[in-house]
Amino acid sequence: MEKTDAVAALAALAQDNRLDVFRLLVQAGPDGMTAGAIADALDLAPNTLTFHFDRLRMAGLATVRREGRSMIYAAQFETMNALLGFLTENCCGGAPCAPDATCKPARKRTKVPAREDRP
Amino acid sequence: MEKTDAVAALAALAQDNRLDVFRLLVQAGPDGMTAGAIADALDLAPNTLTFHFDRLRMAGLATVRREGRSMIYAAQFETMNALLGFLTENCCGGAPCAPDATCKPARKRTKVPAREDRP
DNA sequence: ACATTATTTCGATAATCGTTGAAATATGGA
DNA sequence: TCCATATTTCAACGATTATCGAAATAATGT
Repeated sequence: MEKTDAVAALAALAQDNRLDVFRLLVQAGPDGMTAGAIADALDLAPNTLTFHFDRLRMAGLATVRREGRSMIYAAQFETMNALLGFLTENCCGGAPCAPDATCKPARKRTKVPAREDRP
Repeated sequence: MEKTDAVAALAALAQDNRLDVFRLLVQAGPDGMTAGAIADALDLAPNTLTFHFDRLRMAGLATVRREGRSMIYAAQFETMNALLGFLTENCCGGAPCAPDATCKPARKRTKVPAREDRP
């Protein structure tokens, strides 16, 4: 990921409501969620929401598709991972790193990925 | 890390010059770098730089100390790691995650290629 | 065709942002 | 003390941001 894209993605996530939207989309998974459902869940005006969706889409963090009268938004996980890659590269990869800092995804309290919760 | 802090950190990094500053600080390591050296390296006006330093400091991403007539800024690695932790938690931890997305620090160029590259 | 639902577009607004120039402050040296 | 260096503070500016209300568009059902 280029620096420009990283800045765009960071800016897209650097807003309260928008971060909420993205987190909701991530939770919704690849199938996404209708704009209306998100509006309900976060108690946001639909036009305000459209504004935020646009930001997320322009940053490559979300996609839309129409289904009937609903617009379904979904998180673009690849971009998020690319952003995390960029950030970690620019912390650990490109630098000696602080002595204390582990500089890893900081996976707390879990030994295995959450997806396979049981072995 | 709280959502509020995450938004603050994201906002602090979501700007071209400021991201450059932070990356430079990360490279400089825990000992930091004088404001003047950063101004030289990035070709930024000293007062503009002060503005950006303030943002980084308020987001907990940098610290200052005086040494002689110079102000020495240093990256606050813990906050950066906390941010990465927050972001990964909100990607992999709190969600089923996309089928393609590895949802890991996205360490590139390792031996295991992305899904589309597989035979 | 008409009404209903779902979402977007448009215009306006106050607030915040990033940059600049000029002046102020702090430190160390002659 | 006076001077140079290093950085900050302040006031101003245009640009961008997030939100709102009102109107427009799109799809569906009757």
